[in-house]
Amino acid sequence: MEGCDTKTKILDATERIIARRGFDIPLRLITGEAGVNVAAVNYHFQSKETLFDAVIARRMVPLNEKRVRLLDGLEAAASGKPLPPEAIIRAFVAPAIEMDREGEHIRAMIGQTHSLPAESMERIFAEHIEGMARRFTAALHRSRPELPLADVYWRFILMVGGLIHALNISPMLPAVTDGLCDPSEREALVGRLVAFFTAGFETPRVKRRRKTCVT
Amino acid sequence: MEGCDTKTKILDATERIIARRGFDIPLRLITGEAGVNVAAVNYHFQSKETLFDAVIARRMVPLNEKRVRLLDGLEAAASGKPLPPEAIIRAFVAPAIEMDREGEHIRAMIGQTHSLPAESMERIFAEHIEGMARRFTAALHRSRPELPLADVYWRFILMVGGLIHALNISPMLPAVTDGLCDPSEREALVGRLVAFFTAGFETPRVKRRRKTCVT
DNA sequence: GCATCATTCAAACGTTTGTTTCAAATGAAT
DNA sequence: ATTCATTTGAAACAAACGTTTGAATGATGC
Repeated sequence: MEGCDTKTKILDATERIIARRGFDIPLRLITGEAGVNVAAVNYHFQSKETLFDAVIARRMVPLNEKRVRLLDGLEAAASGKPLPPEAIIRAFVAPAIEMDREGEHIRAMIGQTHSLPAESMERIFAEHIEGMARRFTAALHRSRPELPLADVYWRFILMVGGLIHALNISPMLPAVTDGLCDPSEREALVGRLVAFFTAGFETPRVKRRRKTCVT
Repeated sequence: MEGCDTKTKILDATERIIARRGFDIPLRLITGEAGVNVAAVNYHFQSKETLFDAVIARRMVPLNEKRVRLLDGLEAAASGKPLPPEAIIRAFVAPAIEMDREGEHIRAMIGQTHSLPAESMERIFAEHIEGMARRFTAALHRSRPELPLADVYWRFILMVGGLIHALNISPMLPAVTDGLCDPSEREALVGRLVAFFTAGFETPRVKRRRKTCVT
């Protein structure tokens, strides 16, 4: 039968373990936590790699669909006019932060995914990220046409990095911030990120410094 | 004899491979690239884990020393007065970008280090990052005393994330940006990051939104 | 020349890895 | 009840892993 729950038990366990240990984990740790036989992985998914692909796709596809859907909505409502950067940035940030209503491990797993080494990342980028990213960089470019495209790209990269790190750092937050920062206050967190990124994106093009040596 | 070059051959090869493949790599790949025997790793370093510690420390210690030294200099010159955020942020960002005059793999390795799973990261944070981070968050807090400490922490985290991602993405940059962004233009890159982060840090404290649902 | 030390190397060690095998269990259809 | 395809599970697989061993090598001081 399709949709048997051994499959989802494996997906759930994998996701949870990746969230806190990354992708360098033995299969037997996963099947142990899932309470299934080791062979079940190769039966339901063909290999460990395919399993990881499935784990990533299960969250990445709806996440980026939601981002693009929000951007579609904004652009439809604006009927041709460029959007305010803040709205674009919110459409990019909010879905990632508000992702996991049933626990924080989905966020951490997405964060781990973005931190994969280049070789694995290139496939994930092409399959899940590139299309969405081009939509957003295009919208951002339209919202500030005087900003050179290279700056738009760089600033988008900095946003992505900040977001990833915010997703990734959740488990360490109390230690790092003396308990002052609470990653479970999603709405406030979205506000913080959007404010920071928007200000960063709206800052004037950086002019050449005359003499910079900081040594 | 101390300082024999098998040791540094191993360190160099490890660094290079971590830069492009992350930390999930077999020892024999390292010793192969280094042109030394597998046993040399356990002879010169006690274990694979200790080798990784040494690789990380070799770059992380001087990096964070330089950051703190720059901050010391700024604070000494300001004689008690709070510093402008831009100067603090530049002292944090520039040493990381300008790190590797002999190739880009040092940057990428530092980026990979920051992307380690929580368990490994906690040790590295306590050993290499915490002290430096507290100096910088304190300076940032002094530079904008009206900003709640939680915001200072969050914004510092977003800077760290953006910087890491800028370090990490180097190999993929051409594909992502159609060749428009060149990570080897170090000085310009520092300027971009400092401008973005400074604007983000200087934005007013985020006020509560009345009704936020972005669905 | 000889003893002493650090270093290198090929080989082997015992585990752990992802994957496969095949028999047993399960469940729906006839 | 019997058939048949699907799913499970214990065991085994070869390959790869980090580490250890012990002999060979090379340099240094006497």
